[in-house]
Amino acid sequence: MKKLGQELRKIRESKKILLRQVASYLEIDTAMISKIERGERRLNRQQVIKLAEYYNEKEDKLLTLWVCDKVLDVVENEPYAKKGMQKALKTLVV
Amino acid sequence: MKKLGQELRKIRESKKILLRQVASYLEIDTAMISKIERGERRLNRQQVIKLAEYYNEKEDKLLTLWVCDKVLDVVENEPYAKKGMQKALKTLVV
DNA sequence: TTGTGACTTGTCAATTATGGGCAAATATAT
DNA sequence: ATATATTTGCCCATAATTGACAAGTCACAA
Repeated sequence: MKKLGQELRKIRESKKILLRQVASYLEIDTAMISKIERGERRLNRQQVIKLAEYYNEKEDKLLTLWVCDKVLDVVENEPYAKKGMQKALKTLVV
Repeated sequence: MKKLGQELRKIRESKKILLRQVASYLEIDTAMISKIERGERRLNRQQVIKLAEYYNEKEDKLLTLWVCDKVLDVVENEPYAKKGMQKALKTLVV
């Protein structure tokens, strides 16, 4: 969760909101949000959507980052990452 | 594992090899290979490499399909699949 | 310096996902 | 009709993930 986490931290800091507050909103532990923003843990789709609302951010922007992270996650350290992703992308389009 | 499974089945049938034989080579149950070829279960990286040898196929071709499947897997039913993957792809290149 | 609030880190428990075996059911070919 | 090949369903073991909690660090105000 590198990209999304970074973005969420940026957003949160710009709005001067505390981890504690976000955590309470999502009804999870503060430590969890900390880990999420640092890319150590993942959000699920619903949580991303809730956060988009909470922060008044475009849902599609955050979900795109969320998908991006999941994809990068699955291909990390994979020599054929690029080739595989390109093929996958073609499949989607067709 | 749609793509890789299909490919593996095509290869195996073209060589008139039995599931039983492949299974024995990989030291797993025959049912497992059946499931793999039909996309119900996944191979791990090492198994893909072993199969490439076994079938005399280019390792990179099979691994690319393998990565492709993993990626498609992770984005299936995701409206932002394409956007997310494109962003992920850009990240890789940079 | 001490204290306080914000965040991070490490560990543990609970849940969920995955990989594999086995047996029974189907399908295919003799 | 029988034997062989494949598929299906179910169950178990192990691995991965999620979350809570407690203890730790850090920055800074009193």
